[in-house]
Amino acid sequence: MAEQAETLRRAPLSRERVLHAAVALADGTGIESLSMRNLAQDLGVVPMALYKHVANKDELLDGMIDVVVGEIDPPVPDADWKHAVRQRILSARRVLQRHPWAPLAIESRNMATPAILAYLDAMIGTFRAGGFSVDLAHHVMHAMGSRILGFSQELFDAARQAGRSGATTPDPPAAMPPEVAARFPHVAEIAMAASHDDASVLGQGCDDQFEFEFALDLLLDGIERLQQQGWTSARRPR
Amino acid sequence: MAEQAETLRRAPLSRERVLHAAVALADGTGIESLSMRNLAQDLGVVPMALYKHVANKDELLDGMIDVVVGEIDPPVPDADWKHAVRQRILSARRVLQRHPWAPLAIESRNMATPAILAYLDAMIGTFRAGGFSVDLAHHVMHAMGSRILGFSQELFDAARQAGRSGATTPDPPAAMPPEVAARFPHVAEIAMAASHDDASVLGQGCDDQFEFEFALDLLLDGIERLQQQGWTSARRPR
DNA sequence: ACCTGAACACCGTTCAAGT
DNA sequence: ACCTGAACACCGTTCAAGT
Repeated sequence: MAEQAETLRRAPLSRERVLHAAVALADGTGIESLSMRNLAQDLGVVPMALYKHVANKDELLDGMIDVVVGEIDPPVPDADWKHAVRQRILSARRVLQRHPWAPLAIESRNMATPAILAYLDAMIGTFRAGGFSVDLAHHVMHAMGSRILGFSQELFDAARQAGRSGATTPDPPAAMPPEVAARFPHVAEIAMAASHDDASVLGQGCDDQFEFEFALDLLLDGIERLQQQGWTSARRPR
Repeated sequence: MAEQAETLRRAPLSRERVLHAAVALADGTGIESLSMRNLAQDLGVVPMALYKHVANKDELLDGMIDVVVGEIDPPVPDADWKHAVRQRILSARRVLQRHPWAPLAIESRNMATPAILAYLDAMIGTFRAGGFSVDLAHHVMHAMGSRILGFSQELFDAARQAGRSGATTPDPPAAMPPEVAARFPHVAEIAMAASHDDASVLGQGCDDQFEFEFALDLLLDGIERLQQQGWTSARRPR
């Protein structure tokens, strides 16, 4: 591996190499430890050398986002819009599980990169091909929101923070102390039921994949119903 | 106002004052310009003085989050769970519009503060009182995710970044250049339709409140249907 | 012309010196 | 015992000096 490091150091720096090293660094030790200085050190290069391939740190983040989005499977050709959308979103989710820092990075950048625009464009295209009006497709895209890129949208997402400590597995769940359970009885009731199933507690006892698909199907079923009813927006003119 | 600043400086420092000054600073100039040093300066105090009321910056953020969550209206007493949930979430949304930095702060902290736990507990209680099983209430809470706190969950949320530049109104939208429209025809089609309605472009031409309620009602209607059907989880035992 | 070390203007937080 | 200035270990980025 010293040899590999040597090879990496020897290879000429390029935007491509910078971006992939940055993604690897964020995957490995968390986004909060991604600094221009750390990245340069990983690449065996002086910090200022990065600035020839990347204008600044924001542009680095944009590039990293495009690398991640580029890993999402292409759309499956399918006559059934629902299946096509479902498959692509589940693929996006698998990609995000490899890059748990990506959702927060995407949200904090708040600018559509070319790769994200291409992804959204294809998704809208799938709805339109499935017979959706421009109007309905528009609102449906808003309603799915970040879930369309595979975001879990959980308030507290253990996976997202996994990279924080550099650990691959999240901390073993701290059992809910009795006085907390007394103050929040409904939360405790759910945590208890979940831990009964899985010998764990809230957030840990939940099957992330089940929860994601439950929410996704709830949305897709609702959307299908609107489309079949020939929904049109009843926006008040102004 | 020099007088007011003087009064503020004279008042003894307290955790309460520190937190409210931090919220005001984040509201005014954006969360990225909230530093311990800037906050101390606003309070007319030396930076180290803050550390007697707040252990560190993470705890400051937790406290700020609790201030914001505390501004959400209490649950309306209502026999109809759907109306009660809807009203409380719309109240949460109004609060977040006053504090556009809060969603990102909450997501980046990834720890339930007492105020958030109390909010979630009350929400679960509303579902349970409406006849939901523990099981269904659990999955429904996951499916709503961060929307339950009024998050728009939009991929690109103009409001969230509004505090960035300190401007109250977002930048006037840059019109989509023709070559971008050609590369992303479906996005362009939607942007065109939206701008036809509102003389604006994608993201700007959308009625945020309409999109939020559209998504919320899509979820609530789907949830109501599950509850009426007596849905139970078909989780495979292991 | 290109590259890069030093410097600048920041951070959060520690710590020891001052009262 | 409390308070706080200086210091430490970081940032992203500028800029001028070196090749």
